[in-house]
Amino acid sequence: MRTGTATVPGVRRRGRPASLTREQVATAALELLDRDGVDGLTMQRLAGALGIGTMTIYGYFRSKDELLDAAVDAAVTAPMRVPRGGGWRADLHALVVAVHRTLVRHPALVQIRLRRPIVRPEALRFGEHGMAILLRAGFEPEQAAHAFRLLFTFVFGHAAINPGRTAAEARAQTATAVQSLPPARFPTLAQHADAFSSAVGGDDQFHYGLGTILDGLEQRLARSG
Amino acid sequence: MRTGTATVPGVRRRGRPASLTREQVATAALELLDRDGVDGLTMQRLAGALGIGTMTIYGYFRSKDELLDAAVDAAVTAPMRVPRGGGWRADLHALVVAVHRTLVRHPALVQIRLRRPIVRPEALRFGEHGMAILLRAGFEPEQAAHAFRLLFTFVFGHAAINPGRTAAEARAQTATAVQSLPPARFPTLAQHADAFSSAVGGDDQFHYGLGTILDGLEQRLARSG
DNA sequence: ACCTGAACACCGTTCAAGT
DNA sequence: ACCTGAACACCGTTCAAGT
Repeated sequence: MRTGTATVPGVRRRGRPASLTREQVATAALELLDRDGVDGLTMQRLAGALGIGTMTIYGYFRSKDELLDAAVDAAVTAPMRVPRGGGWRADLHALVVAVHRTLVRHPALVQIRLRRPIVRPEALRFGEHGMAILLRAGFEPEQAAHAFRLLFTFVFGHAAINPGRTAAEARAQTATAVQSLPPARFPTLAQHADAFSSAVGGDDQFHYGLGTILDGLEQRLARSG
Repeated sequence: MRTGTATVPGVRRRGRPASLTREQVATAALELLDRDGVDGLTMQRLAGALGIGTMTIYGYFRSKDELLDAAVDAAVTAPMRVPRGGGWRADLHALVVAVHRTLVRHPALVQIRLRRPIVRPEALRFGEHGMAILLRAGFEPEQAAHAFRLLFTFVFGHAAINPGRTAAEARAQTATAVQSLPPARFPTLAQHADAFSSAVGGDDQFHYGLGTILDGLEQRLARSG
């Protein structure tokens, strides 16, 4: 990482804060995002964390939107293990798991992404790998695109709906809500409240979903081939 | 719908705006949400639309969160066709399509739901129907819960990722982004840019995804039965 | 050139006052 | 009892001034 100025990192001139790089500001923003959620990142709080004036941030990014894009890039740029050589199903499984891990590590990504289409180069690396695996497996380009998009929808939706580490809490909350439903209108849920709420989040649910989708894809490939 | 006061609807006393019901305020909020998105609903704008003072809203709802919950209820309470009698696969398909239609009609629901767990009674009607269909089909309770949750993740994720009516625009945007990628790092996407971007949104993608998941579920049911 | 305080047009919400 | 303006502590961002 280069500073982009002649200032030696760590050395401040005249008690003034040292010049920063775009990457440093974006990384600090990502830290705030991970710690306090998407509402926890404000320009004034980020400036405070960096020890600079609020308006100084606008020297690095034209707007908060541009800052958010950079923060997302910073999260996605982290080395992603590229799985290869295990057969298309195993490769795809590993790829989706890797993306899932990234989304769990940075829950705010999901909320940010919801607001604008996902077309930044760093994020499209996932598309590149996924499409390559599917085409190698024998899917036609159109089918491969649909299949990839489905996997993307699943991993994104799963991260969006299921709170990362507070799964136990969310499950308890769901259980309470289900138990307080009027049994006359909700007979099935009343009877199976435990099973229903235990499927909220967790690795079991993730792997059940991913496995089921891969089963479906396998079947479609076999049918067309 | 009852007014909850002695005031006759439509009659205003002394040039003052008539008293409103919680439902009327929630419905107006939903209209603003549908028209201007989740950021378009503010307390002052809603008050303006209703012709009342901003603080009057707090007579109906303790906070904006409570108002949002009521707006979501208003959207979900709308009559949902309950599909029955077509075999479990057809019933499930129809149910997911009905939920999808609701989410497309009210895009803001997705963004609101992302922030808090989905445990309001009106929303759990979907769970009640889905679980009933799956259990009747022969799924064990735990498997039924996982399967339901997978379908929910899919329909929610699809609505979250794919912009409702601006699919064409989003597709064009994706195409542009993919075409401007460095082909050396993105060889597969560069070659199949058309297929990749045409899978963004649209009914084709939705039905491909739903069909694939149902295929997977069918296979799991057959395997366990 | 780089940095930043004051100010503006918004937010949601508290509080005290109006009828 | 029901309604509401003024005020407060925040937002993102413009603008003009500081070094």
